[in-house]
Formats: sequence, C-alpha cells, structure tokens
Amino acid sequence: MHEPNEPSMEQAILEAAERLFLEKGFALATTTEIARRAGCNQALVHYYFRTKERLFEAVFEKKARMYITALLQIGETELPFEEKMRKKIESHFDMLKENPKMSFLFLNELTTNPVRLTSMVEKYGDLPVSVVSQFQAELDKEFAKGRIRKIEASDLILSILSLNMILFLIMPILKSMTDLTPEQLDQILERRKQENVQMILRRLEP
Amino acid sequence: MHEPNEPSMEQAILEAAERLFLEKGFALATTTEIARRAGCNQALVHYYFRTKERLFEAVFEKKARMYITALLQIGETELPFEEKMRKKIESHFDMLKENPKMSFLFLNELTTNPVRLTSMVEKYGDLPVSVVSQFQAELDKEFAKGRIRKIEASDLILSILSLNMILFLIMPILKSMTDLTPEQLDQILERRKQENVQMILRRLEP
DNA sequence: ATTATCTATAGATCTATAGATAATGC
DNA sequence: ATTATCTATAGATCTATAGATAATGC
Repeated sequence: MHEPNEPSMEQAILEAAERLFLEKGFALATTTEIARRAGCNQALVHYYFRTKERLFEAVFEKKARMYITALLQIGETELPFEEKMRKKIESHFDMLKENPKMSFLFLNELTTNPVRLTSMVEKYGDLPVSVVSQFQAELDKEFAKGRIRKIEASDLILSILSLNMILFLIMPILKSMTDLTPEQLDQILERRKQENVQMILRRLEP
Repeated sequence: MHEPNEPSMEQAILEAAERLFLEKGFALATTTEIARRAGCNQALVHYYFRTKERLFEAVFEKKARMYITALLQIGETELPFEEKMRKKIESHFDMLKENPKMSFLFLNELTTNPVRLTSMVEKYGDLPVSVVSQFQAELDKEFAKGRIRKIEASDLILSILSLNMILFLIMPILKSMTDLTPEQLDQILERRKQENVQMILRRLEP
C-alpha cells in the first residue's frame, strides 16, 4: 500500500494531531489544520478516525495512562527512603520535562470537557486511591521508626505534583516575558528540580 | 432609561460573561449563550461591547491586575518575618479561594492565545521583576542575620504560587472523583493551606 | 476487488452588522 | 431626538459524509 519505510499517512495524521492538540487544545485544533500539517486533505482525517473526538482519544489513550501512573507511582524501588524519594521526585520531574505541554493539555481537557472528565475518571479513577493508600503505608512505617514527620500521602503527592508542574504550566508566559536560550532554560529547570527535592525532603525531616 | 435600582442590561451581560468565561474559557464561551443568560438577544452583546474580545477585556481588565499583584505582593507589613510569611501565604491562598476558577482561566487564555499573552506581558511584564527584586532584598537581609536558609526569591514565590494553586487547578477533577459536601471541601482547603504554610516555613528554617 | 485519497458540499455553529421598532428624556 | 432592544441575515468557519478517482494487491 505504501513504501514500508515511509511513515504511513495514518501515522502522519496521528503525529500532526498530537502536536496540534498539545499546542491549542481540543477545541481550537481543527481537522483542517491537522490535515494540512499531515500533508493530506481534511476528509482523510475522518476516513481514518471518523470523528475528531476519536482522533483525540487515539492520540492520548496511551499517553494518559503513562502520565497518570508516573504522577502517582511513588514507591517500590529498594533504596533507603530518602534516596528513593529523591529519585522519585526527579524522575517525575523528568517525565514532565519530556512532555512539557502534556500537563496543560490534561488540565485543559478535563476542566472544559465534562464528558471526557467523566470517562477519564471511570477508566482511571481507582488508580489514585490504591496508589495513595500504598504510599501512605510506607510513610506510616517510616514515621513509626521516627525517621520522618507525620504527613498525609495525599498531601505529599499533591505537593510534589504541584511543585514539579508549575514551571511547565507557566512556560509560555515565562518564555514570552524573558528571552531564554534553550541552554538557559534547561539550567533553570535543573536548578528548580533540585529546589523541589530539597523542599520535599525538608518537609519530611523529623 | 431603566429603573435605577434594577441592574442594567449592560451589567447583566458583564456578569453573565464573567461566569461563562470562567466556566468555559474564551473560545468555548459564545456570545449567544452569554446573551441567553443575561436575558437579552445576542445582538445586544455586540451593541454594548462590539466584539467578544472587547467583552472579555472589559470583564478581566481589573481582575487581572488584582490577581497578578496579589500573586506577587509578598512583603510590606511590619511583623516578625515568620509571621509575615505565614500571613502572606494565607492571604494569597484566600484570594485564590475567592476566585477559584481564575487561575485556570488565566493559564488557559495566556497559553492558547499568543496575542493576549503579548499584550498582557506588555501591560504587566515589569511588575514581577520589581516585586521579585524587592522580595529578594528582604530575604537577603534575613539570611545575613542567620535567620533563614539561602533562597532565591523567584524560587520561593514560584513554590508558594504552585502549592497554593494546585487544588484550584484540579478542582473539577477532584469534584468528579470524590463526592464532597461544601463543608468537607472547605475543610480540605483549610488543611491544605496550613500544610503549605508549614512546607514553606520549613524550607526557610536555617 | 479493495483500500487510500480527493473534491465537493450539506448542515451546524458562531460572530458581527444592518436595519426596524420600542422605550426614554427633553 | 437619542438610546436600547429586537429580528434577520451575511459571511466565515468547521465537522462530517457522499461520491468520484487513483493506487495497490491478488
């Protein structure tokens, strides 16, 4: 049907869609613009994915699961507690850094589209609950040994999440206010990552 | 022209617009729906405000200034440093609580609309710079007296901002996942406010 | 014969304006 | 005479589909 090494048009549409949805969100991204970027006409987008809604889901189904679990899976590895925390905060931050526009997109779609929010909660709603309670058990154990201060797992997760997300959420504003080279930006991000680690670890110190 | 005690139609349109913009953002709010809620026909919205864009600005011009300064004006009052910090974090949090949807709206509009972002930066862009440097001076003074750890004002402001904002940003998700009464929600918010204060103060402890 | 791609267009919005009519102030 | 409000509609999108044509695999 097509040169096996060339990317298929279907793939090109998926990729164009991902970029455009990340740039503008669902409502402002048009199938016409997606087609233009993929290098085909607008009808073909619907030929492959029927509706814009399904195209959106095709793009973000997998990403969503990855994103949610990475946000929450703080636990597991067999390191000293402090080292483990540091690693987890850093890897969460790095995941956000690799998907800098994803945070905003999820926030945006779940806030403005009640239907998607409901279906998302149905699919992944119990994930947070189980992760939080598992993490809580771990924190309680450390607390019992007198190694950390008392803290709710949900509070800790929320704090990590918010500290790590903020720069990516305000990135467009930051870029427009300052005039940073990619290197300077990277430096700021790495500095900020360490600040977040310090912040959390200090909160946990007994 | 109308009963002086009755709210004018112009006012009704402004209020309906504010609510709808906060609910859906600029792109998804329609002048038709605004008119419906205000109790007039759609043409009248344009009679008073010419364009949807100008209506948006009429609604958020003042709010934007209030919001930005409150986000940044951390300083001033004559209290012991720790007490001052506590007060500032709390009052920032309370401001967000009174405008729970504003954080998302600003983020949304500034992220998806480059034109608005540019004009916003032109108007208020120097505000952050001056506030940060003023705050930095204060932090340096405290540090010199050995009362706090070394910290960048921009980092501290970002941390407060993000910790305080997170619950309001994910509020729709939270509401859809759990089933909280207004009282329970308020309790969570107040608990979280204290957690944020603790978090920041511990970061500053020498 | 099947699958991929295109052209053309129906139908649904939505913003903005023109022009008519009603309400108000002098 | 001026201001407020309405009805109607032009013009611009945008999604989705119908139907034609081109490309591919057997």
